[in-house]
Amino acid sequence: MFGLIDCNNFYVSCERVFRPDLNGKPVAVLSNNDGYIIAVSNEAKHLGVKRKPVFEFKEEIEKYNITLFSSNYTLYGDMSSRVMSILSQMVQNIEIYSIDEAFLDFEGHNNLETFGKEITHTVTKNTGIPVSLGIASTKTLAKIANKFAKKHKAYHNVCIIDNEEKRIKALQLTPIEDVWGIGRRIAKKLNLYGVTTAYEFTQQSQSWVRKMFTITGERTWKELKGIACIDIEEIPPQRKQICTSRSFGKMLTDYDNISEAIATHASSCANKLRKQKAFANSLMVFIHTNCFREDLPQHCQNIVIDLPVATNDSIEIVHYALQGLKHIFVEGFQYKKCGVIITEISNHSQGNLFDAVDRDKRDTLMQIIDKLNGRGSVIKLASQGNSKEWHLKQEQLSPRYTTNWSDVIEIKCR
DNA sequence: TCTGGGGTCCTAGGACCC
DNA sequence: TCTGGGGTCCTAGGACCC
Repeated sequence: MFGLIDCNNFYVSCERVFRPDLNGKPVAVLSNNDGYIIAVSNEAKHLGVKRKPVFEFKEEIEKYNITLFSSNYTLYGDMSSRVMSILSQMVQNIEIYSIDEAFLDFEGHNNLETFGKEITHTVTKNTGIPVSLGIASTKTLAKIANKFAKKHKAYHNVCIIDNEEKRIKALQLTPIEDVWGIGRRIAKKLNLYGVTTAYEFTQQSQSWVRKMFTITGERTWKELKGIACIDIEEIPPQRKQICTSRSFGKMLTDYDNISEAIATHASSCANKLRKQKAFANSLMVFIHTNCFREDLPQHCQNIVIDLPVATNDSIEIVHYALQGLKHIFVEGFQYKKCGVIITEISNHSQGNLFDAVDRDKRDTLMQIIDKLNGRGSVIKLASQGNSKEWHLKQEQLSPRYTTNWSDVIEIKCR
């Protein structure tokens, strides 16, 4: 049996752990640049707030006094690892699926009802984050069970689908667009053929599903029928791509500002590479104007650069990324976003006879920088600059309660 | 005025080769 | 009136996930 555990309204819950006064009150968390709502508390959901641009809910926010937070990924990342570490202690095999979700392998466990409740209870008690658990014979069904656990209080956070009757009932109550692997487009197409629930989807013939929705659709179809096709992946597969990009807090026209952003993104990619002990063979740099502004001239451009020697050296990666930027930057446009993508990754670096870089020395330098930097950022390259022109808008940022000494909360005893 | 960021997988179609 | 067939590799684009 598979379990899917999922933190309820994760970002909101993280904020509430340190702001218990907000329990029971409407809260929302914003995207980078505070432009978009990306997490909503149940109370705010009931007021009609959705994951959409903030300005669409200006009225509700004022009227109901909804508390907003800029996203604080340092805090969420740290809370996530606390949750995951508790889960790893309780279950042998776990696949961390996203910042707030994990699949659990229940092979060999009996009495899943009791064990499941013990898991959810322990996580919430030790971290303050409320969680829900769905259990079933496939990952896709466990996802569905999880939705029921979250939606209906009577389950007390744990829902198990462990017989045919429950499976069919659950599928009949699940709209097709809520199924893991069925997105907006495919749901719409299925609707056209009269398929609106997960159950109706499973009643179609396998060959039709295969023909219309390729092997991915067929896999979902099988999983819904209880045939497990997707296994727990304990060791995260090596990334095939590493990307860092951001929208700017405001539109930028100046090359120097954008080059500071590119240098910072490139350096962040290099960090991510070193963390997984991998090397870049090539990278892509891109810049965009704001495509929502139809009144302004648009310019979107990218360039791929092959690196002479596979590397994870920040200095080198930044150097090539900036070289790329020089090629694609055009004066006179108002840019809104840029980024660096490492497009080809390998596990080792093969030397090059004509290599002018002293790799051993650089390696040591990077190790020292990584050690000093730890979680925060102490050392950066000169090209990353100091101007804050391109930085995010984060007007409602909460303190880094768990990762910054000066932000740790004080408890006063009387 | 304000519109996230970071990933994956699959397919179709073109280029090229024999 | 006819213009092969099959294979590989690459890229762009579409779809999905959180």
